[in-house]
Order: sequence, then C-alpha cells, then structure tokens
Amino acid sequence: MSLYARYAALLDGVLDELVPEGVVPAEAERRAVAVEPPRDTAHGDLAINAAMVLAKAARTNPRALAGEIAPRLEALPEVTSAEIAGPGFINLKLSPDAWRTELDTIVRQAGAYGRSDIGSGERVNVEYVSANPTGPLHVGHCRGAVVGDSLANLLAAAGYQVVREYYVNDAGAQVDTLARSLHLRYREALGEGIGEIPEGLYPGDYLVPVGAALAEEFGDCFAGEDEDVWLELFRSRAISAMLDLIRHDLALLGIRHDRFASEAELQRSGAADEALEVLRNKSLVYQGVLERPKSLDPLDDWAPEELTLFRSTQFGDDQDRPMQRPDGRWTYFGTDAAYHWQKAREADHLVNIWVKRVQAAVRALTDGRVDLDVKLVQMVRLFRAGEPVKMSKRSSSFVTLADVVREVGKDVVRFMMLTRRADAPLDFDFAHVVEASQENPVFYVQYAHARISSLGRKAAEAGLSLDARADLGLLDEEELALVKLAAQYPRTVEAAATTHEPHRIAFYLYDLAAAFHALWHRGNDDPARRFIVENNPQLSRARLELALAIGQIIRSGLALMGVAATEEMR
RNA sequence: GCGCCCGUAGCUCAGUCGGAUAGAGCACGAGCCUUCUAAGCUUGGGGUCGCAGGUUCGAAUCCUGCCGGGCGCGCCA
Repeated sequence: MSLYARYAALLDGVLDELVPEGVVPAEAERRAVAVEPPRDTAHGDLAINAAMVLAKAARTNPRALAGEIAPRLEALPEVTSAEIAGPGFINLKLSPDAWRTELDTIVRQAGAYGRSDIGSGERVNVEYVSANPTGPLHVGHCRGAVVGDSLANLLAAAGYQVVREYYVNDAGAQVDTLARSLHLRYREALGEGIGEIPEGLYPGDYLVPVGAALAEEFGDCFAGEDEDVWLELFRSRAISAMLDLIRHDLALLGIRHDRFASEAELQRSGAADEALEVLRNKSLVYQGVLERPKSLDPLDDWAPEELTLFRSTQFGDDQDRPMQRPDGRWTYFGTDAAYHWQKAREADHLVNIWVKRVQAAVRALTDGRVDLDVKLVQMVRLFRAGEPVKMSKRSSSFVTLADVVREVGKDVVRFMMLTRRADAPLDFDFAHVVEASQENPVFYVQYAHARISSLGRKAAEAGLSLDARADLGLLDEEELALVKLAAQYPRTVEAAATTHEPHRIAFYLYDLAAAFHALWHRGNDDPARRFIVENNPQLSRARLELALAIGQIIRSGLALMGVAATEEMR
C-alpha cells in the first residue's frame, strides 16, 4: 500500500471514530475525500480536504469540522503536526522517519514499487493500431501504437488483467485491391512487363517479394486466369505477408499484441447475427431509411434504401446506425458492433485507441456492464529543423514507422509520443528530438538515470559497500524533499492508469529528473554536498541510497513507457 | 448543418474526480565549470486562464450561450 493510500485509510478510521460522536454523519459521501501532496510544499507533507468535503453533510463549517478531525490525525504515530489552513485544509507534517521509511520501501520493493491492485483483476481489452493490412505502418500509426501499448503497461501495473488486441480489417474491398496488386507483382516476377501500377492499386514495392514467392511456388498457372480462380489465394497470401510486415514494424517499437482478431473470421462465425438478435430482443432494431449524409458531395449518387437500423440515438449517438444492407450484407458498423460485443464477453472494460463509434452498441449489448473508452489520438506533425516534412499521399513519399525508428531510435519515438495528451496535436521534429539538451525531455530524463548509474560505478571504485545498511537519518531537508517527490510515483501511476493518460508518467519523470539534477549540482559549490563524499562512507552510503531509489523509479516509469533506461550517455 | 476535442506567459505545453499565492521548457536579463559527465544548475521579469453569464464557502477545472481553431460525420473501408 502506498504512503498516500495508507494515510487515506488512517483518515477513514478517524472519520469512523467521529461517527458515533455525531460529528460526521454515517451516510456522508466520502468519495471526494482525498489525501494529496499539497500544492505548495511549504504547507506540509500531506493535504486533506475532508473537512471541506464533509462540512455540508455534517451541518457545520469546514474550519469547525477540521477542528474536530485535526487533533485525531495529529495523534497518529508519524504525524508531527496537523494544521488547519485556508478554507479548511488539514495539512499534515510527517516525521522525517516516515519519509526515511518510504525511501527504504522504494529500494526494498525495487521494480514492484508503484504497482498496485486498484484494478482488482478486472479484465481490460486494449485495442490499438488496427491499421488495415495493406502495407507497412506509416508514421501516423506510431502515436496510437505507443499510447495504446503504454496504456496497456500502465493498466497491468495497476492490477488489471490486460489483453492487447489488433483488429484486422481483412474482409473489405481494400484487401481485394491488395490481392489484385499482388497478382500484378506475381506476373512481374514471371517476367511480364507490367509498366506503371494502375490507379487504384497499391503501388508499394513491399508486394514484390510476395509476388516472387508465389511465382516460385505456383509457376505461371495463375498468370492468364480469371480473378475468381486466384483471388482468394492471393488475398490470403497478401494479408498474411502484410501482417508479418506490420508485426515486424511493431516489434521495432517493442510492441507485441496478444491477439490479432480477424474481421473475416468474425463474419464467418455468425457473431454479427447473434449481436443483431440480442439487439432485436431488446427492441432496439427496426427497418428504416436514413437521411442523405451531410458530408456527401452533392454530385454523388445516393438513393434512400430501407436498412436494418440500430436505435443508437437511445444511447446518446447522433443518429441511428445501419447494421445490414437490404441484400443482407453486413455494414462496417454491423461487424464492428459484433466485434466489440465479442470482446466485451471476455472483458470488464474496453479501450480503443483510434476512431470507432460503437459506444452505444457496447452499452446496449452488455446492458451497461462493460464500458468502452475511445481514445482519439490526434495527428503528429512532422518537422525537420523547423521545416514541415511533406507527405504526399502518392505512393512512397509516406514516412514509414520503420523510417522514423531507424532515424531516431525506439526510445526517442516512444517517449516523444507521450509528451502530450493524446487528444492534442503533437509536433515531432527530427532534428530537435535527437538533440542532447534540456529541451529534449528524453535526453533529460535518461541523463538523470545515467548520472545515477555513474554514481553506482564510482561508489564501487571508492570501495563503498552497498550491503551495509544506510543510516538514512543523515539525509537533510533537501534530500528528503526529493524522497517526497519520489513517493508520489505510485499515485501518479494509479492516476495515469485510471484516467487512461499515459502522458502523465512522462511529465512526472521529467519533474523527478529536474529535482535530481538540482540536487546533484549542490556538489558544484560544495564538495561536502556531493553524493559521494570523500572520507565519509556513512553519509555517502545514505545519499547513494537516495540516488538508487530515484534511479529505480526512473527505470520503472520508463519501463511503463516502453523506454530503456540508459546506463551512460555517449 | 450536426457531433467530439481544444483555447492557460512572446512561443510550445502541464495543471491531481472544483481547493490555498495558476506551473514547466524555450526565448530574453543576471550569475555558476581546478567537476561524482556544466549534455547541467541557480536566479529575474513576463498571465483579464478566449468572452459573458450561472452553480458553489471556493471555478483554469462543472453548466449555458457566444467567439476562434482542429478533427470527424455513407449504405464506402
């Protein structure tokens, strides 16, 4: 249990004591009661808002209620003072020993520090990337991939059971186009001159080796044949080759999905019929005609048709959604709803990174048991030394994911993608992100870790044993302030996990690194304030303990982001 | 036309289920290298939190309207 959680429990006990005395009503809602770090560290170590939150229910004013609560908190063993401040905050100061114990806990728990069980084993399905299997991933997929993967890491650390899933859209017309493109490459491999790739087919040369393999395996027996002879074979070969490509690209970012769910398979399984049946039984399906879509070009043909519609508007959607066409074929929404229903059967929470509009269907199909969070990840704008990188839609001038990783490295890509909230656009400058300066947060955080690693090496050279127990009583106020910041790591992880906001880890690590760099530089003015002090092994040992704890947290935090912690800078 | 997101320092952005004097980096000004890597640190100035109402003991945060920007809006995939 984290320090903040421990004090939240202690506070709860104090409030319980006040119930029989009639000070706090038993039925008072305590959900908003919080134990937090104060905004200003001068206020103390822990800020408690209980009196302000409960004053109304207790029919008194916040400061009066605080007067009842504070003395009982002050009586707790590690609390040195409980002051009432401002509108009714209770600010606790903890004894230095409390923080020394916390420091000890960080080092002892190592990688487990910051993990929690707030997810209590609930199942979360995180679906991310899900790019169409028609070619390599491009840079636009990077951000969703990183956000999804890091979020999955966070949820796992917070005690959820996580499934990482990729939805393969392998049933639509675009995979037939892919198959035709492959057939062209196949004929090319047989020595036929194919000239320019016709408009509407995929021109990328990643299909060349796949075509060559088919030529090798089957010779020319499909060369002059009609499409219905070879389409299915070529489609399945193309898709599996593209998925290999995609898996390879994802591996460059250190990403591995647990499950690749196939749309085609889903359709064959009859899941869509089942989903429709469920909705029908809830009277949420009717035959109807939709209005002409607003975004449609006025010149485009459009004829109203009677469709099988889901009453999506009953669940807050802006229009009812078609499930089936008049000829009985499933719409994209139809299979997508079925797909999410299938996921929901084995999960308590669903998270989608990217664009899907199936919340209403999930709510309807699961009677609200399963929630779906759709995280819309905004564009990444690419720059090179301030100049926008032009990306034409035509063929190969797309910057691929592999290009970016090759140029700046996995760690830089992953970290940078988490330096903004997911729903804000992100600028990514190739020149900027490889700079070794404070402007580059990746470097800045890794530099702090490298400095700590270097301390470990120096300590070993100086013959300092890490086996000896450190006397943490030797740490001063400034050093304990760093411990206090470190102690916020567990609640930061919990908050990032529950809000589905992995960027919070990046910002926290940046703050922690800044605080460490500042402490490090005390040694510039005064050698006695360095981490390793000559002829003072006890003090050095204690400070080393602090440095190791900070290093541990940076490592853990970076691991959640999927970024390696470097041992030294080069 | 409708929906979602955003509007915070000159620039790029954080801001804890509403809480105390709104923060960081860059840029600008002033300091700090015979060093455990100065690839860094310290410090100063700089804000009508888009605008106007509302809810509240308390609003950058919640609600309503307006202004400005982004994204999305097929029975396609």
